Amino acid sequence: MSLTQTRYTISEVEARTGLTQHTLRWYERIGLMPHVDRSHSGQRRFSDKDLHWLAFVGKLRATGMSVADMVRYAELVREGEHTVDQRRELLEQTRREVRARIAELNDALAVLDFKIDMYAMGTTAGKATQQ
Amino acid sequence: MSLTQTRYTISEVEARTGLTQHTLRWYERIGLMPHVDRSHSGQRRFSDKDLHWLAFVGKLRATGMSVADMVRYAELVREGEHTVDQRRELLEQTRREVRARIAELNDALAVLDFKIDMYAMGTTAGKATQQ
DNA sequence: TACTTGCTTGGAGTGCACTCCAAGGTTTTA
DNA sequence: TAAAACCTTGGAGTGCACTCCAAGCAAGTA
Repeated sequence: MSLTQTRYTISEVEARTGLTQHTLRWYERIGLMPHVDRSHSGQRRFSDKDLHWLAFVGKLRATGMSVADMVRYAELVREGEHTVDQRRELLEQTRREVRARIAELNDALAVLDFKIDMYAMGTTAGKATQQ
Repeated sequence: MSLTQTRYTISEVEARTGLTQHTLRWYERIGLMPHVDRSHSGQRRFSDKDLHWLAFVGKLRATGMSVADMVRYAELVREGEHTVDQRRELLEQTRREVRARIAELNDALAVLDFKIDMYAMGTTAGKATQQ
């Protein structure tokens, strides 16, 4: 365990996460970030812990979870250990939705495959599939 | 080939497709529908062909394709047979995006699984994963 | 020191995909 | 025929997730 903690400016975090400075400030404002440390002059200094949290939030974003739900999750984390069941439930609900979304995408993919094959097999075979 | 063509009012189409009347009218306005037939008094009368098109559009929407791109596709269809290559290309681009999206979702799913297991395995094992 | 680049805030603006409204004409049912 | 249900239009409004702005203070470089 080191005593030196790396601290990142908002630009560095922007470069590392791909999130804009605007979005990072907005995340903090809406309660999606635990309060970020500040320099003596008030500028944000992000820690590795913040970066980890942001990475996790990125995964939640990738699931399609709404910002409102991510904020809800962040609140539960702040409230402490006794919210573990609610957090798990929120994540399980999200997982169900992700699975459903993947199924939907696979379904749409099959239609796409069919249509592309149709087009690839020379000029649209049969007037029935003219679209 | 029957001479009787079934024609549906906008309410019937709403019930069948799950799209609201507002959305159906909006689709027509923005050029996402080939012009729908009208009754003598100007009310919409959708055909089975329209319903098929709407079903296909529903699949495109399920892929996450933007409305703008769906309109572009609809325009290409209206322009005729010589746009087949462009249509195929648009669909192939969409397919690449869908595959990437599925990969991203699977990736996020793995994180979700890991996290849920963590919570399920009794009170959060190890302070490192406190979120 | 002068200059450039970076950071701060609250609030306004953007783009997407709908979603709804008002006012009025049409069609169906009792 | 009368009432209820249904349909029309252009345009305004909504919710989400950012995205940007202005004014001003802070930090790093020649």
